[in-house]
Amino acid sequence: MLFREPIPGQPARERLLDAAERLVLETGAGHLTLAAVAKFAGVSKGGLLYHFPSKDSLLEAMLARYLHDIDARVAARVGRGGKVSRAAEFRERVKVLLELSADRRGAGAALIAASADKPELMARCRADYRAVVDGLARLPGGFEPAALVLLAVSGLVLGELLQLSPFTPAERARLAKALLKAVKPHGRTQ
Amino acid sequence: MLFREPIPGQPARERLLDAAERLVLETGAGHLTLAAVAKFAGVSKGGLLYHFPSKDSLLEAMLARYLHDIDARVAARVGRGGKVSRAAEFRERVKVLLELSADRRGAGAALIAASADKPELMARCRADYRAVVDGLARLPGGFEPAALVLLAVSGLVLGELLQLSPFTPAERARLAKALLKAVKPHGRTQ
DNA sequence: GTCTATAGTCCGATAGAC
DNA sequence: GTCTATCGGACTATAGAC
Repeated sequence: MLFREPIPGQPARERLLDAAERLVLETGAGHLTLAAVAKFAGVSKGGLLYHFPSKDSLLEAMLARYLHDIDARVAARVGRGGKVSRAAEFRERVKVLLELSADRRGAGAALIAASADKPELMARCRADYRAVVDGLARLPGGFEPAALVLLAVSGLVLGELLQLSPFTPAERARLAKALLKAVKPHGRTQ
Repeated sequence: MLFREPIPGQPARERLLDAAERLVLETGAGHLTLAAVAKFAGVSKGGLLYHFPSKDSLLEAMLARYLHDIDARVAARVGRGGKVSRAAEFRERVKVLLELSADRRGAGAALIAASADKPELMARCRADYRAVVDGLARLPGGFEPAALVLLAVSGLVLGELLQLSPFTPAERARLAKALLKAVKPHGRTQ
């Protein structure tokens, strides 16, 4: 993938993480078992456990990859060296959150898998989320409008992960467009 | 509770459902086991299975209670007999969703428990959600602004259930207020 | 209506061959 | 780096006493 880098990442590792995500998405977070992931990815349980020595380490890796993918995509859009306004960076983050879960439908599966199995792991996500929220107050429109956009994005993404979302693809597109418009440069922030 | 009625409901049943909700909230949806619910509620596993003959039936009951509580609260506020505008009813629904998960923090736990264990059960929730979404287009401001508010509310509630929410109680209150303002009668819908 | 006891399954993880 | 075999524990659910 364009924004998935080779930090420690071999192809096998990535394939296993993809399998885990798809499994969560298709069968529910409660059915994420080592045997199921291994079978889905076409390896044995032992083979899986070579890459992730425990289920916790698999969950951590899923979460780390998701969080990293978001930041990598934002960084790629904002442009690494150039100075960019807070507003522009926030706008790109909203766009990335929307696009990532459209490109790779299971992208956020780590969130519901970790929350179900090892809620302590959510502390890291919460901290990342918090860091974004901390920047909101200094945005042109102030805290609330931007926070509401962020909430709506997470409502859309989480709803899809939980199979709760009732929106048609067309409605989903309209909503994504409306959210992007709400953070556009010279329109009102909301 | 003021809006929890006695459809088939004995106190023991309600206590078991409360225990299940709290367990999901405190330990994660993956740790909702019959033994844990029984212990938490102070009965034996056999005692629990008398009221809910299978884990699925427990999940269904949790979901049914949550959905019913929402509708009951909306109905209580809207007033059973009187004609009320679609806009007013939507406003009350937003208020109820926000208040229910503040009053009873585990109120929506059924959503993440069912999604993890038996995703098929989500069809009912999705249908209820869909019914609300279907009414949105005929609202004064149109589909998008109202849908965005609904998404933001669900983002807030689901984020709290998944232990993802990074907001302080004060921020939570500000956001709830902003959401309510966004659906106020003579303000703009967004 | 609540209990104990237990059957049968599936889980995560280890050990060790190749 | 991937495999098979297997252990101990936890799970859902049943049977039957009180």
